[in-house]
Amino acid sequence: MKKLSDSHYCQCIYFTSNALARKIERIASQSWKKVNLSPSHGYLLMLIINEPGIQPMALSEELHLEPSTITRLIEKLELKKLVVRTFEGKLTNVYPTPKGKELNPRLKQCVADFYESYSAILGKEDSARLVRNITKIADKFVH
Amino acid sequence: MKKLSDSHYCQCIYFTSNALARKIERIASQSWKKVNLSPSHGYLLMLIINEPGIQPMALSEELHLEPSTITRLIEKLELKKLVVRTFEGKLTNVYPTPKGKELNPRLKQCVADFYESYSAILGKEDSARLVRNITKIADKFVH
DNA sequence: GATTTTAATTTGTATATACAAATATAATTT
DNA sequence: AAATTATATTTGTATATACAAATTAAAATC
Repeated sequence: MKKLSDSHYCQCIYFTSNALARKIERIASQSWKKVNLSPSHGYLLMLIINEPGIQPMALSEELHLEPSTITRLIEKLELKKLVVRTFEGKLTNVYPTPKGKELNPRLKQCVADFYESYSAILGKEDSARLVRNITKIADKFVH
Repeated sequence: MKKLSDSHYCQCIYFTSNALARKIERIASQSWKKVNLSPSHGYLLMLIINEPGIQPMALSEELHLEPSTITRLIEKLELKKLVVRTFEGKLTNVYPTPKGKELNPRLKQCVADFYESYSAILGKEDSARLVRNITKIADKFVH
């Protein structure tokens, strides 16, 4: 396959950031297949297990995803009986079910496997540096 | 809003690369609104204008998108009468229409505006460095 | 205490993207 | 030349995500 640096738009941040995200998404999806979840659902579930009763707003801020997206992700976890919602007034609390909690060790394993997979390709040093660089830059977005 | 670095997963390359891509996607979409195209469609159209008759396979490699995705993007540009396809055997050639070609200066303007928008937020130095870093890392993906 | 404003969440809808399968053609082998 | 294999493209289908609007409740103001 063509390298990214051979592309016309290899100096365009739109193109490169999206292409990178897609490539990483693929590897992550592979790692998360063992628990039959997409990476987004997996990370969301781990947050919910880590803080039972957490509210969609907090999840949205944590994951930098829109509230409506969080609702949709939760709906799917609910369908799979991994979480439940309780509604109190305008607030919603999300809790892991026993089935969800049981999954925790396997979720952690997915994270570990994912790390092994991508660092085998990208290198531990380089990918750690990239993450730091991305984080530093992304912090500049205020809204 | 919470900073990316305050998130639980700020050291996870899956999370950070996707979050960055989404943030940049937003800014890009804004810039491309003037021509009523999504950034993907805009960059695709520019490639087609630049190399009339280019085939889906080449576009796929250039943009690091799946062939089926290219088909879908082309379909939309076709609907808008910005490109046409000719079919020769198993190959397809994609050409800009006059209407498509006319758009070229405005497309370039979108690219320029996008650059101004994001570099105002991220800084020219830092974002250039990030792009180089991303490209270097992404080059390690062979498939 | 009634009214207005703000906030949290969900719903309706649209979109970009991918995977797997289908199609059709070209290239290779026998 | 026929049969097989490989290649380019499209189609069917699924999915994550977002935006805008709707809903509902809480908070603030009058």
